[in-house]
Amino acid sequence: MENVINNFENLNTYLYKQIKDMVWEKKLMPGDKIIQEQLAADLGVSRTPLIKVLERLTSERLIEYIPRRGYFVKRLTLEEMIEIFKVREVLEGVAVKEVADKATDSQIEELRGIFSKFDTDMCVELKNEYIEADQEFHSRLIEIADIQLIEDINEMFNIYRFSYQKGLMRDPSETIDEHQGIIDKIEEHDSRGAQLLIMDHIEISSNNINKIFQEKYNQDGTLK
Amino acid sequence: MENVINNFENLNTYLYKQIKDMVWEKKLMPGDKIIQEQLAADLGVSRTPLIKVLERLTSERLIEYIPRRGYFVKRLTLEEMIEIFKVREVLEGVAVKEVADKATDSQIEELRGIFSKFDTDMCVELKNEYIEADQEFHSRLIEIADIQLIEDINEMFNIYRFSYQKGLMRDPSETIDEHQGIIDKIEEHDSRGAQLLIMDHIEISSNNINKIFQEKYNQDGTLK
DNA sequence: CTATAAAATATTGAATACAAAATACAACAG
DNA sequence: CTGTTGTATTTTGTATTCAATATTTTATAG
Repeated sequence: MENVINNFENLNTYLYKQIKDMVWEKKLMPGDKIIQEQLAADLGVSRTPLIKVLERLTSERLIEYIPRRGYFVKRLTLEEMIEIFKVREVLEGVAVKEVADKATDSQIEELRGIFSKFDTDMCVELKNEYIEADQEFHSRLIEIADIQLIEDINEMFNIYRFSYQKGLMRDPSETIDEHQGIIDKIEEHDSRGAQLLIMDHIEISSNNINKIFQEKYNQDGTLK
Repeated sequence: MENVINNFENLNTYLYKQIKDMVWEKKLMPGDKIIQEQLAADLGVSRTPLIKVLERLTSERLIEYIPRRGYFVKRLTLEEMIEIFKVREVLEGVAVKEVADKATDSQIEELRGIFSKFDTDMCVELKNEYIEADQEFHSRLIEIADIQLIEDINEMFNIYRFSYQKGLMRDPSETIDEHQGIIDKIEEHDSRGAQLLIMDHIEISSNNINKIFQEKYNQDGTLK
């Protein structure tokens, strides 16, 4: 245990990563109450540093805090999900605009490369790879744009993590052409054009989420 | 003291507001180290609840944390300032799009009303009022849009507080037409159009800040 | 059997304590 | 006078403690 901890600069980062992972890996399920003493014991620390980290994760909206009742793993409602996509739409809009303005040829080549091995009628195994390529594409876009605050908002509100939850993605056959179109606009350095395309792209995905939720959940957010 | 505390649901909110105020009122100056024991004593609590709140303010970027060295009041660089405007641009872009889609006639009337008593060549006294009207306009926009995530990001990054610091605003004569144009687009329910206008509007303000900073500060962020 | 009240248990809130680390400062060498 | 080392002091990091509050369980009445 000592060794594990010492690989990080401090306990905080260690705990932060551990808990964040536990949430994403659903070891801590949405809605679960976090029993401080217990989680602290599991992680081999006392409540003091744990609370510090929980406070941080609360700010990031991964966890919810109710005074005198404690910390709970956050449960996302459909509305919050849609809001995430609305913000994502604009964030990527700004990012892609910047990218179209300033991307170098090799960066454009790189973006194109991400999708090079896929086409509209790919086999099932490739589809899983495609999902990763999709994530890769969007996050590279943000990296190339290199607008720190966008990265911060993304990180801080976990926009991507929430966006790419399993079962929420559209079928590759639908999105592959959209991606190509966006890259084309970038290549032409048509920044407004790229911006409009990516905003449409994400808006469609958002509507898709809407549909999925309505199939799976009741109005009050409970599972059907 | 008991009374003061009991007016809030809990110590957290009390400490949170106190410290935030101390920062805004410059009782804690940018760059200052926060000596936990001392601040805790000043506020009449122990370090435990204080740290919880400092952690939250660190997430909000009002305070900075360096492991093993402590918490410091955050010092804003020009770059961060510009980024705040970029984010603001994004957020208000989302908001105004939403508003153009769904604002009622009376809400549009209200937005127009905010600027009704001003015109391009107003006298000096009116200019001060105009600054308030400006703030009012932008914050009503966000309220009408009613997207919780935007309000949260705003709150979290203290976008408005940073944006409306004295000495950073453009002259009313420049902005009044821009505001009118945006309201026109909203009235026409041209959501994309409104979005593009407001993003331009804020971009110009952002460039303006840039100019002001370059006049006042050296490259390393110190005062000229 | 259901609803309510009381008691027992679990959990959080916050102060305190102490070890580890950082900082400030004095003594000394060059 | 400048830089370096060692020591004292301050401050942070974390565990522990205990009171206040919330939750669960048990007991009792209807």
